[in-house]
Order: sequence, then structure tokens, then C-alpha cells
Amino acid sequence: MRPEALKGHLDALILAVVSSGPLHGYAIIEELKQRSGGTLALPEGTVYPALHRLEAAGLLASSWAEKARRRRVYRLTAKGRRELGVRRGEWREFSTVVEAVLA
Amino acid sequence: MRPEALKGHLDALILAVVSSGPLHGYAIIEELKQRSGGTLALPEGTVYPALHRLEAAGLLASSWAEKARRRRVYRLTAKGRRELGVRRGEWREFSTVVEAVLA
DNA sequence: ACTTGACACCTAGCAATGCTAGGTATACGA
DNA sequence: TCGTATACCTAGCATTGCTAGGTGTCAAGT
Repeated sequence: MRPEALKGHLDALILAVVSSGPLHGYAIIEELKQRSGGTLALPEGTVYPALHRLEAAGLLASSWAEKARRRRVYRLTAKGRRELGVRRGEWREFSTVVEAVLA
Repeated sequence: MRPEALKGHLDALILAVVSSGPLHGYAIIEELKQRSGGTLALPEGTVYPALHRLEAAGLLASSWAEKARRRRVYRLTAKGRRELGVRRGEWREFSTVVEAVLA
């Protein structure tokens, strides 16, 4: 899969993963790999900046884990949850349109 | 729909539209609007550069229409037809993955 | 005759974003 | 001890859709 295919949709995927419960960055990468059956093996250089972007936008909030390894744990904010809903709707519309044109 | 959603998928949409028969640029824009039920109202500044890109990549070929208005008519090359097949497959995979993660 | 709008093409420069490639550091098993 | 996995980070690049501007033709309305 070309990397460009993901553009504009990564944020929604991350929000969806974090909506199941707080996760740290590395675990988010693993979870994306898992849920996609291995297809979505995103490099850290893709995901970490995206997390910072989402936090700056107020859609995620983070804190350093007290124990164990140095981990920044992200959780969904109320705004992030609303945005996830919007993005899911947008995905519906987008995929419907693409299907219609490609068919 | 955010414009970024389209990124990386526009080429496939254009190839699909042209695969039904040669069309000039403006008509391609109209056809995309039509097939998407009005959702895909793409500005010329998006489509024309994309057409040049696709022609430079050897996926489309063009010629000026002899009669009537000044029109550059695009048609699919053999390479373009193959690429369209690849892109359709890629879309399948991509949308499956997104569904799996968003669900 | 003039004006408006649709048709039809083009491009420079911008903004967003995923990736490459590099860096740092800890923990654990061979 | 040495490699591998875990875990974080960033600068700079390449791609790409869009904005905003430009040119010109043609038909219809006033």
C-alpha cells in the first residue's frame, strides 16, 4: 500500500485506537498493526508527530507514566471523542464516493 | 469532506473516469461531480495538475481536439489501465483496513 | 453592442502530512 | 556483553490538493 493512501486518515485511526482506552505511543503503533492484520506497520516518525499534532489540537491529552519505562500515555479528550464521531461519518461519505467513482 | 481525505486517491478516481472513454479536463471534473452525487466538486487547480502528473507518468495520453473549442482530450494508456487495476486493489485493501480499525 | 456567465485551459506558491534517517535511552535474553 | 525489543524524539524531504490568480472563447440576455 502506498504511503500517500493514508494521508488525511491517520488521525481518525489513532483516535479510534485510543478511544478503546489510554495507550502510550509505541502501543498505539502495535495496536494499529494488530487491528489491520499487519498491513499498517507505521514508522515511529509517522505516529509520534501525529500524536503531538492531535494533542496540540486538544483531541488527545497525555501524561508520563509514573512507573516502569518512560512512557507517554495518551487518552481521548471530550473534544477528541466528538471529533472521532465526525471523522467516522466523513469516512463513510468518502468511501461511498470512491466506491461510486471506481465502480 | 476535508480536502486531505482525497490525498493519494485522486489519481485512481481520474483513471477510473477516463477508463470509460476519452474525456477532456473540464468534462472529467463534471463527471467526477456527477458520479459522486455532487460531493466531489474539485477545483480546476486540483485536477489539471493531476492530469499533467498522470500524463508525465505515462498513465494517460492527450491530444488537442481538432474541432470546436480548445480542448485537451485524455485517454488511458495500456500502462494506465494496468495501474487502474492496481489502484482498485489498493483501495480494497485500504478501505478494509480502515474499516477494521475504525470499527 | 455590451455584459454576464459558462466553458476551458494554465501555473506559482502555500499548507498539510507521512516518511526517511538520524538520534537518545532502558530492559532483557542469549 | 552484545543484540534486540521497547520507547521516545526531531529535522528535513517529497508529495499533493488547494488558493488565487491569469488567459481566452462562446452563447444568451439586456
